[in-house]
Amino acid sequence: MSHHSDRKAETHDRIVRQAAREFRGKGLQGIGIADLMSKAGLTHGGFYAHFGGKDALIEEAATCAAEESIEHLVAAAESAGRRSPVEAMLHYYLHPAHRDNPAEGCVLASLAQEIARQPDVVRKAFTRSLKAHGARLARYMPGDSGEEKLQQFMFLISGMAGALAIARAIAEPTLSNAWLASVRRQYARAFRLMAKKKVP
Amino acid sequence: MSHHSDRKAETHDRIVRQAAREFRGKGLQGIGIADLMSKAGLTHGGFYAHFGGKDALIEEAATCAAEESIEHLVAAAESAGRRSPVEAMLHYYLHPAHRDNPAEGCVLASLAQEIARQPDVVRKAFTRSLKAHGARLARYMPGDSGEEKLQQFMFLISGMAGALAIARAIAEPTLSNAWLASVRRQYARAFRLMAKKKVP
DNA sequence: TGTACATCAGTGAACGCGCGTTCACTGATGTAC
DNA sequence: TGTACATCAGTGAACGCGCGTTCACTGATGTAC
Repeated sequence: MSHHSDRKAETHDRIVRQAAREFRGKGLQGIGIADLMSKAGLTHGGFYAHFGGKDALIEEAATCAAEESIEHLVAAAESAGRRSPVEAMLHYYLHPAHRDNPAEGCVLASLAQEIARQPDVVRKAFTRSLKAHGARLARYMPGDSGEEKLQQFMFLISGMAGALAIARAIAEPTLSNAWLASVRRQYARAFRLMAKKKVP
Repeated sequence: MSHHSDRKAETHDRIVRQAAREFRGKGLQGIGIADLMSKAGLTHGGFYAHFGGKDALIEEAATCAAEESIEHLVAAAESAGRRSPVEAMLHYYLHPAHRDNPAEGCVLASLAQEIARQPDVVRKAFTRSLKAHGARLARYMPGDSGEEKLQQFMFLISGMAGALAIARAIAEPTLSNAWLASVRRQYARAFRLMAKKKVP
């Protein structure tokens, strides 16, 4: 019994992690159950022993993808060195390498718009992740209160996710790079100014 | 001949405008040719007399949607009154009414992530629109040079589009509203500070 | 002005493919005696 | 320790539906004489 369910739990996890990658890379509708299972080294038939349906997988995969996304940002903030955590996050996030590797990148930049059209279970799971991880990342933000830090986080992540999504849609590499660099520069400037000035 | 092609051009336009709405509301893969044509008062068979395929329609619809999106922002900036144009745009864009009506809202907030995964023709068309409309909107931005204004525009539109997409994905109305309000507030603050301070 | 004909925008049945889902099964793993 | 049996994760054929696409057609609009 115990070995049976251990194996199953491992497989379940492997499918979810693979899905978290593929969905970010190709979109929720861009990859099917059969392809996904085969990427996880399985056949499609076994899928329904693990999940109620594609929606249930999306729900778990979105949560998993959110966790991975946040880890990268935390890692960037923690290894900021001389830079401020915010500048380190900007450097990691608004980088061509992140733009060119959506499968391992931030879920907000690749799936937020599709998640907005998903059933409530999915949006609820997304909301839970966002709250949990938002609180965790807000710690690295400037600001006098927790509320202030949280607002700064929303401000920063919105712009970074938007800029990355737009940079991915732009067909000209030069403009795409310039977009990332410009937004990064303006955010750095804005945060520098806001740090000096008290909140009105 | 002339009447024939006038009628056809009108129909063509009606399909494109309807598609621009439906795609923004339901996603590029969220609505099919048959439903789209029926929403335009036609049957699906006639579709291929107007477009080479769904991709070709997406290309035209994306361009059309971008134009509509920009018109709203220009209108907001033009009727700013006592407020600055930037504050007027923030007010229009990061508003629950905009969040709740994606079909008539900004294409960046509803489709950028899907467009990023489309064939090159679509991404090229998107890029052209973005450049044209970006230059037009940059005029309302603060800054000493055209380049500076353009950078401010990228900064602003990225964050507004990202925030709106995230607010749409959030399942809790209270948090969703708070997200919009916070980002709007931080942007207003950032632009106020940047206007006072010279560029380093 | 009126009639016969040509054009062509739009129709609707049909096709084929992909994808989510179901289900009877298999064979490896673990248990009972 | 060894043999017979039970469990169950994973298999793969099959189903049905939706959707993009094709095509022979129709009937309204415009042209020729």
